[in-house]
Amino acid sequence: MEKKKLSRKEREFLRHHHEILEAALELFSEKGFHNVTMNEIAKKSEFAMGTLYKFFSNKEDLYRALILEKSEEFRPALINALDNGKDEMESIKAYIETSIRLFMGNLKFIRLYFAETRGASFSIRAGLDKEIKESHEQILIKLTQVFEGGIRKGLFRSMDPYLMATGLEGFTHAFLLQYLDYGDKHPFDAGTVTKMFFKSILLNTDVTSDLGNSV
Amino acid sequence: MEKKKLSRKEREFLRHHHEILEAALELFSEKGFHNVTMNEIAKKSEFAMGTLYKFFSNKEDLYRALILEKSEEFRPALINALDNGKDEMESIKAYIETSIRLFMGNLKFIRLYFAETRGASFSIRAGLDKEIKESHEQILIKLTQVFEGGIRKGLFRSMDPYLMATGLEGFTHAFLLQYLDYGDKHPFDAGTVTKMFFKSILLNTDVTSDLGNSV
Amino acid sequence: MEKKKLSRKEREFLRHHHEILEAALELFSEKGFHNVTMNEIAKKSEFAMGTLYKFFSNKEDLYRALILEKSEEFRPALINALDNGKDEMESIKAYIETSIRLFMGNLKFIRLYFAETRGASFSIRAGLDKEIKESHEQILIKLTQVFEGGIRKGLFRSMDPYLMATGLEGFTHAFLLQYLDYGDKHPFDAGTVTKMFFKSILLNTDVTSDLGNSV
Amino acid sequence: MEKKKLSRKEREFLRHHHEILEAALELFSEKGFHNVTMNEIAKKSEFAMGTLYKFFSNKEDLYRALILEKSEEFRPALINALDNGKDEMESIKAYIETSIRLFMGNLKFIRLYFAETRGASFSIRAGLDKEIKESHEQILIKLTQVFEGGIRKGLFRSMDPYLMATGLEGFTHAFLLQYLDYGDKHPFDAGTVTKMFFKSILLNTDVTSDLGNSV
DNA sequence: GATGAATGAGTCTTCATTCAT
DNA sequence: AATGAATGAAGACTCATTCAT
Repeated sequence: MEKKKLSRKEREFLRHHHEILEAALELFSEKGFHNVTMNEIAKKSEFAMGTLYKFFSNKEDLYRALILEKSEEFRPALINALDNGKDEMESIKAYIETSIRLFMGNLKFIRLYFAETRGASFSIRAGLDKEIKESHEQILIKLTQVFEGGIRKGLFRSMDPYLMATGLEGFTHAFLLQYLDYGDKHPFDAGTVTKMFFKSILLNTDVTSDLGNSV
Repeated sequence: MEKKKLSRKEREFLRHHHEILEAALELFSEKGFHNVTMNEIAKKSEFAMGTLYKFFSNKEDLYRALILEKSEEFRPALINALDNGKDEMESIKAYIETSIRLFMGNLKFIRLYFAETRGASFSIRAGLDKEIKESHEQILIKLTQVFEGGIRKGLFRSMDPYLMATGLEGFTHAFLLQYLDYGDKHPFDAGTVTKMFFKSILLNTDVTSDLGNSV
Repeated sequence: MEKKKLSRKEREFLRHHHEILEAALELFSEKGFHNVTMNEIAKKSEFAMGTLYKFFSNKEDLYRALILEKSEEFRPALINALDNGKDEMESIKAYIETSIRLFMGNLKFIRLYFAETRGASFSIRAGLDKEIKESHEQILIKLTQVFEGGIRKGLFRSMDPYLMATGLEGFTHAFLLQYLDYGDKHPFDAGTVTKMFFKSILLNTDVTSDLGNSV
Repeated sequence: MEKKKLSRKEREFLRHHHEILEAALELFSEKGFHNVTMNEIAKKSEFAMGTLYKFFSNKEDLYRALILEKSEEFRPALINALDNGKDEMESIKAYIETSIRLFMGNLKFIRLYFAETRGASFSIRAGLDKEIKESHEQILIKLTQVFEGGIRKGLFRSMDPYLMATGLEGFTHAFLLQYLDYGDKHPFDAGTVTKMFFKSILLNTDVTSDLGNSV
């Protein structure tokens, strides 16, 4: 709001900034941080190499900006989903729906995001990813709180809510990753995830009890 | 079998081969493929750089060998677990147990393994990871078959068994990754994973039905 | 002379020209030619980079103009001092006084000037400094002529007058350079330089003769 | 002493180290720090660029090593000359002789040395030259002490001995620099410098007294 | 097989200079 | 004249790989 106040210069700046990130995303998502050169980004974004450095102080900074820009776009949407459900179950359903919708709309970004938020990010100099991980951690904490609430209300089985949050994330991301590899060969939607996560996979209660009541 | 036939030379070769991979694992798991130099590996393994090239034709090859060596160690154990359960439920329980046991005993390796088997591996030149992914894929297929069997027998709820396999993997790995970051802050064991995956997280059946019976 | 004929535009031009050189001097004297960017000069002079190129065709040219502008300011004053003494001794005394006065009033410039006039100027592309050196050489020749005259008149001891001129310059500049580093810790004035240069440093004539009469 | 104990490897290392510095000296003395590329040094020294970095951690370091190596070679010789004169006059004569001999034998180096020890060294990042300046300062202090001794003994006219030292240096260096430009056009030797510095340039004592007795 | 000094192609990054506005 | 965003050539530095010993 007040977007109208941007001068032509400012609008151009933002457009160029965005174009560079867009080109970089394409390349990074395909080849990873270390297998992309600044030259390639320059070529793809149709700017001169020097221009990239007007926008980002170095390659690392460009990469970080790329990840953070999208992350910061995701976070409010996910937090919002968790905040506005009429109960914990609804919140989590909304969260899953939002997750899937966001990621499906940002397929190129998803591999990078998962790499950065889930362990396996050696992309860059140690410590760079902290910022990104922390951004993700905030979401995970919120999700944990919702599980906690659900447990207190007797809605969910009593287990470590952080594990539940972590598990749900791993679960959802696994589905999305297989989508990247196989497309619609194994179709799923938020409902699929929700059911598989929340409802018993087992049909026979006897076996269920066999898993132990000592929970 | 036939181990006795190895000559001293051959035994030395194998020992050196292993020592190099061990040093490399330490470094790669800590800093990632691109942030480790052959020189560092030489130093850590206490061999000369040239020697590394006697064992591995290049850095990529060394890395691949490292991942595959461990993967090949995991695969039979996991396949075996899936093969020998007295029913599908038991097979999967054994699989989870084995997974956790294997990874807990190879913590340094786990980040690399997940990075390579789960999408986010740009570690190296495109295509290198295929071999590794395929190795993992075999396990996933076996796991899918077990789920399939369970569904046929009416043991498990009817869903896409590949998704079930993928989901279980994502689930398990999520737990292991959080262990890497937080250690025993959120303790879990095979039982925790199994219960959380198989038993309903919901306590109230009414809500459960709300998730839809149209499964 | 004829300054009144300058139009407003011309006066502005000269003022801007001067402002740029002033900013450049500040920066060059502090960091040297290669460690100053055109951007910095633009910022400091509060002109746009493009504007600098309206005044000077390139960085080198700007630098040369800077050195020459001041040099050209120095030369007439020094030549004048040498021309107007009632005898050679007075001329040289006046020259030293003028040197010290000029440099003391242009401390920022002095390092650059010495660097350019005394050998050690690799500031820029080979050959650029010729112009500057030649300007300085004119002064040195004049000084040499004065020494020559003094020798002919039997005023000064008979030695190579060019060496005398060179030596006096080195002498004077050494004092000024130490002033740059230590300020008034070792105070001196034109009288100090003159006495140290012209009067015998030795008190004992016997030792003096020991230095050889075969001069 | 014990030079024989150097292994072939060590001898090769030292030879290569020296060859690189030799090539670098040639280039730096001709074009200055900023106008020489590592590539040029590599070419001239007949090593690959990477090899230079085995010996010196960066361009700056190579340059510093070059200056310091020679400086450290000069210092003991100069200090020694000052230490072993039978009186102050002899010490200084020896110092001048040694200076001239050293520099005449290291003509390529001399411009760099003067640039670094006398003010005008913007060669490199600020502060790098401190080390070099300090090395030179030690000599200057020693020289100052000799002048001081000479003054106390009534050998020299009473003036600030640091200025005398500084002046003598400026004087000597001026002669050497003109030699670089003009060669033997204005021949001089240690005797010339000594006489010009110590003996009165003036022949007429009346004029001498005119310079002021208030010294 | 073992060694590690030497190699040089490949990258990031800087900065003088241009030019459309 | 003034502007400053864009340009891209140039240069420092790294590191996988080789090869003479």
